[in-house]
Amino acid sequence: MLQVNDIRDHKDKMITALAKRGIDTKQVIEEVLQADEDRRGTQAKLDETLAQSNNFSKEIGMLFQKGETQKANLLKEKTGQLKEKSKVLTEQLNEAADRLEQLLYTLPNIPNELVPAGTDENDNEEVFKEGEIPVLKEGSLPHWELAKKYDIIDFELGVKITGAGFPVYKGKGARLQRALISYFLDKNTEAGYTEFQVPHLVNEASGYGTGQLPDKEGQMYHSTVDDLYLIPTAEVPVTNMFRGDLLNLTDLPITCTAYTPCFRREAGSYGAHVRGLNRLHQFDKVEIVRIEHPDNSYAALDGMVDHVKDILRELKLPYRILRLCGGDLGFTSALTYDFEVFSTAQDRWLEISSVSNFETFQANRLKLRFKDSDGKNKLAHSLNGSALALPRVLAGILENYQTPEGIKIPEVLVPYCGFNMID
RNA sequence: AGAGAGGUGGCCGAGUGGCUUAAGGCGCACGCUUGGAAAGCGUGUAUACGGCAACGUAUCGAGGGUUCGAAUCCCUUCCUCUCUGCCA
Repeated sequence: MLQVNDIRDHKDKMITALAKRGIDTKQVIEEVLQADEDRRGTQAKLDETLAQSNNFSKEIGMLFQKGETQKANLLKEKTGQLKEKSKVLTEQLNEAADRLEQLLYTLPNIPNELVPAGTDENDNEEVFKEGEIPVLKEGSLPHWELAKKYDIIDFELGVKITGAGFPVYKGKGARLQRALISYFLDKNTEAGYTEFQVPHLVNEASGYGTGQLPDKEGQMYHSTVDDLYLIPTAEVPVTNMFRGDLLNLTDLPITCTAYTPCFRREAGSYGAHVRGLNRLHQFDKVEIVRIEHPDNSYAALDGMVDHVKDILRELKLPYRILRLCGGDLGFTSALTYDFEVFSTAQDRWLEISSVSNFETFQANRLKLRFKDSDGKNKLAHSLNGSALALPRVLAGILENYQTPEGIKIPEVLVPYCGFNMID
């Protein structure tokens, strides 16, 4: 959520910056400023009314103690009017505050200067590319065929017990998945991130905190009996650990990593691009989250990008890094780098990580602040990234490492797997 | 799940309708004192919103209500603890 003060101070700059997302916010911004003015004006009137009322009450108390009941009763009548007035003003205030909040919910984050203009994924800017794309032998297969051939993932079995998009991993497939999770967590821990195990269901307040609610209500599985949501990413429980906190400078930066399964309804996603592991309702992911001082958040973002690079280098997977354009940038993000692994057998790039700086956008909803060196309380910057999302990494390994003899295991994973070949 | 007890500032803790502008203590910060420190003394020490400011308003787990006035009374709800039950 954007801050009203910023909108008040830099109206035109913000409209220009948001235009990079391909949206015209002039109208909404004007309405925001109007609602803000209404809210402030009404609050001033309400405060004044309440102040009068408080004064009368004190007087009445003193009169009663002195035994001047008659005078007290006279004053009581006056306060009745004030009460009516404050009731009306309170309603007006709530109305203006709600209107303001609703309007603010519709505004996405301000894109960083580096964000290229553009409307969709075709306008994303490739900023880095590394790794050799292997030349596969005749008869190479996409991962869903390989999964069947070596009996390591059973999609039909998942359909039987739950539905489409809930695969069952089996034997060396399950072991490889577990190996990847351990490897990722170890890499993140070595880089200084503290490992957490967090709940996989969250309450409504957490959904609002990180911005999944109210906009993306339909994307989460909702357990209505207890009013809890299955997490679509570890970002939600991890970032919400700090909801409402007022941190000391010495607490920063906060760096966390967590492995969780992720649940996404993915309503309306069908077609060839969702085959196999490409898009699932349940998948595993290891996430990294940072809470940073505003002065340091972009250096931290670069650090996260380097960290993910390092992992992909070790896995020896061909990948590229995209700087998302305005049209493709997530609602809450100011700057996002997507990592894509090249899936040779499918001849396409698969997104396996997304690393973002949200600046104060999430912190504003979360009320996540820190006490700066000047003694003032300020909103912190929050960042997160996948390190990494499992299924597409798995798909990349299966497809790029396939040989006529079987699927080789990347060297760094062998100690975690206990085998070096799936055959 | 049942019975009982609770939730007050950074922490402990008093507070059953108006001298509460939340006592007192601890901690922390600054000052005095000192060769230096400790002790002692003094001052200060929450958050949000509005205001250039003085200041005002709100907040005693959360949300409603009663009252001229609520930390205090009533209702709802969440959470914690103790005992009992159930359970991996």
